[in-house]
Amino acid sequence: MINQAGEYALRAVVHLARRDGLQPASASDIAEATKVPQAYLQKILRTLTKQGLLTAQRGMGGGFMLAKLPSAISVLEVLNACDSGPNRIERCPLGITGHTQLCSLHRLIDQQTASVVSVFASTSIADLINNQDLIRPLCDPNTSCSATVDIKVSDNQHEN
Amino acid sequence: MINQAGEYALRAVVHLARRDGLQPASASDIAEATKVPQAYLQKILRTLTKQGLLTAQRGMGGGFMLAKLPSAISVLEVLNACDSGPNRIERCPLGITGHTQLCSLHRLIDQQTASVVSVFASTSIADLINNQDLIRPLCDPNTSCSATVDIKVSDNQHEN
DNA sequence: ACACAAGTGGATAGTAGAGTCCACTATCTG
DNA sequence: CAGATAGTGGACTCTACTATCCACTTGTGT
Repeated sequence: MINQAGEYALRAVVHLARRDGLQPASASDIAEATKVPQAYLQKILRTLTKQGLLTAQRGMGGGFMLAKLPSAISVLEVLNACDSGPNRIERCPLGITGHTQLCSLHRLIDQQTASVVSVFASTSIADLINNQDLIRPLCDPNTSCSATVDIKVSDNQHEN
Repeated sequence: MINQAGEYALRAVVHLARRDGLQPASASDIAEATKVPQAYLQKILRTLTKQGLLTAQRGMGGGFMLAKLPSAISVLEVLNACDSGPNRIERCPLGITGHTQLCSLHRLIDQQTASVVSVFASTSIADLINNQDLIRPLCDPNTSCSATVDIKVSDNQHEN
């Protein structure tokens, strides 16, 4: 459905959204929390930064932060930023010039794509983290989850 | 949404369905009609044959035919045959053992996948060719389409 | 100013998907 | 039986995606 880069990007953005308001998270912190290969994630974070979804801060205490509120970032935006969004079918893939509309086969596929795109566009990152599931994104309920600082009061995090 | 192999496989099956009851179509005929690289299509047709969706006939006058009626073949079957169906998310992609259900992020993605799978499963090849569109699959309305024999032979669909 | 922390950019390697080629085998026709 | 036709199997190339690495730049704290 979506490729690895898109999946990893969403994990990273969700992770950052969960710690909104805290210090920026470094690439290696995010990589560990999201279980993504660190070097590859770094490349993806760079892309997301270039696309304006994240802001980057160099130097000690630096890292990545969301450039917008989680409620203002849609799942689709994240996917599109790393070129992972589902592709609508714009015109006849066979190049038949007489096909001014899609035929039944490609219309079927495109309608499904459109439906997915529409849901991803109307779902924000905030929607993903605000629901009250027992199963929280990126967080193991059996161990103390490093990203649960937002639950346990806001005082200074001390973990690992 | 679906990969090239799946797209090509669907084109081939739709093409065969449109000439149901006629002689088998050779790989190069299908390749030309569906505008798919001939050598690659041949590989895909072999896969579809191995998976039981097509029957192959060697020698002069040979080629490929549908093994079942178009109404008995779903779009999903064709995609699965060449390993192109959308993949449901079975368990937590991060490998978090505490996630006995999917988290909100992966549930969102999986729900969309499930929806697409469901539509593809309930759409048959016959559904694609039976509608009365002006725009017919694989067929250029401006030129005499080689696959339009079923229009002239008209409505006596003598299935076998 | 210095040293360390952390992002940036680009080169590189590995792998799976897309696509090609060819020698071989089965089948039909004469 | 001979020859042509058409599918089969496997090896191969090419390309895009996934992933890694390293030299470089920028920012922070002392």
